[in-house]
Amino acid sequence: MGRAPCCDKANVKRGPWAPEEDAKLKAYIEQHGTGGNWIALPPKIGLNRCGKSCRLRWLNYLRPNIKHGGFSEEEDHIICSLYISIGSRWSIIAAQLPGRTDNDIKNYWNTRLKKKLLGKQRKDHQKQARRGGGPKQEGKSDESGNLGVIGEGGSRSTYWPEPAMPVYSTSRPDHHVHDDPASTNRLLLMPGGRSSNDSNPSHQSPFIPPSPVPLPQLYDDSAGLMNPLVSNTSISEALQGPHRFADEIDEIFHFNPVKLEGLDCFYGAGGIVDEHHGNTTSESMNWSAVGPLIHPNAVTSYQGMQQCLFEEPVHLGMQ
DNA sequence: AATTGCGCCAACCGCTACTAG
DNA sequence: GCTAGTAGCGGTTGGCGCAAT
Repeated sequence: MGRAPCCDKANVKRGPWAPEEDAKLKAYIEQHGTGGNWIALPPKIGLNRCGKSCRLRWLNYLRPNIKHGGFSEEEDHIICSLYISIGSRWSIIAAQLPGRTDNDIKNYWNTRLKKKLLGKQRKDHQKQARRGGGPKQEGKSDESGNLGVIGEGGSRSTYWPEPAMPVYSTSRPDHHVHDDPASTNRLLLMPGGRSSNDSNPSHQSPFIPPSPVPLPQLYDDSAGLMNPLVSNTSISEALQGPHRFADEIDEIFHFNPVKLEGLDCFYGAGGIVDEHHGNTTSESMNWSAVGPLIHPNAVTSYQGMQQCLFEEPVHLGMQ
């Protein structure tokens, strides 16, 4: 037996909002606030809308200081940095961009940023392949020069450990953080995060970066997690997590052969041949020893993305 | 001029988390 | 501790407008 629906779907208006509806909702909320109960709001205003719909309309469109479109390069930086770090946590990402809504950012990522990234990556990869300096090209290339998926069937190069790499708590190497609800909870310790116990609004997220975010600096081996958001769990979940982020980001970045200066330890000299696929990987590195460090693919991917999107080298300054 | 394809974005849906009784 | 109601989130869909054919 399911829960009762929040409204009678047959009898509420759906679809685009009329200007009069917008005006009614805006006027009421500006005067009285939401009253903490969206479901009760529409009848009060005389709107034949679902409370959820009113909430969405207010948050995404009517709320003061909402910005639409025209994302700046800096915003691109932040969105990409955060996506790399935490995946599709749009509400958290939106919290770092004043005036932007999660819906806006989600749409922007899905429709533009992701494509921008993919298109550029493929172009660069193609260029490199032509020079003969890049990884051996095994994918198909169509007439227009677009690369197909490289090495479909297991030959593509990936730094992805498989299966899921073990993730350990920094302070307790024996402790598998996936089993630790507190670790998972730390993921959400962000302004606006629903699990946040910190109601102090002055607790500004450490995530507002000098753009771009130097990802590896988010970790402090001695003190454990510097940034509660980017816990080992989050890296693991973001990269391998429930939304197939790993696959997506892997697809985006497997075209990018760039590695980071000073991070050779992640890859080994020249990489390690993957027994299963014959690929060069970092699979056999000791992840439990590296524990607090960021997943190498994310690091590689991050710099690749910076180059790809913004065409400027980014030195992550990792010692 | 008509049709088709595609990109963009607002809105919806379904689920989980939270909270009050 | 349990249950029901609500808020919030992220994924998905549908419609509109523009460009290509």
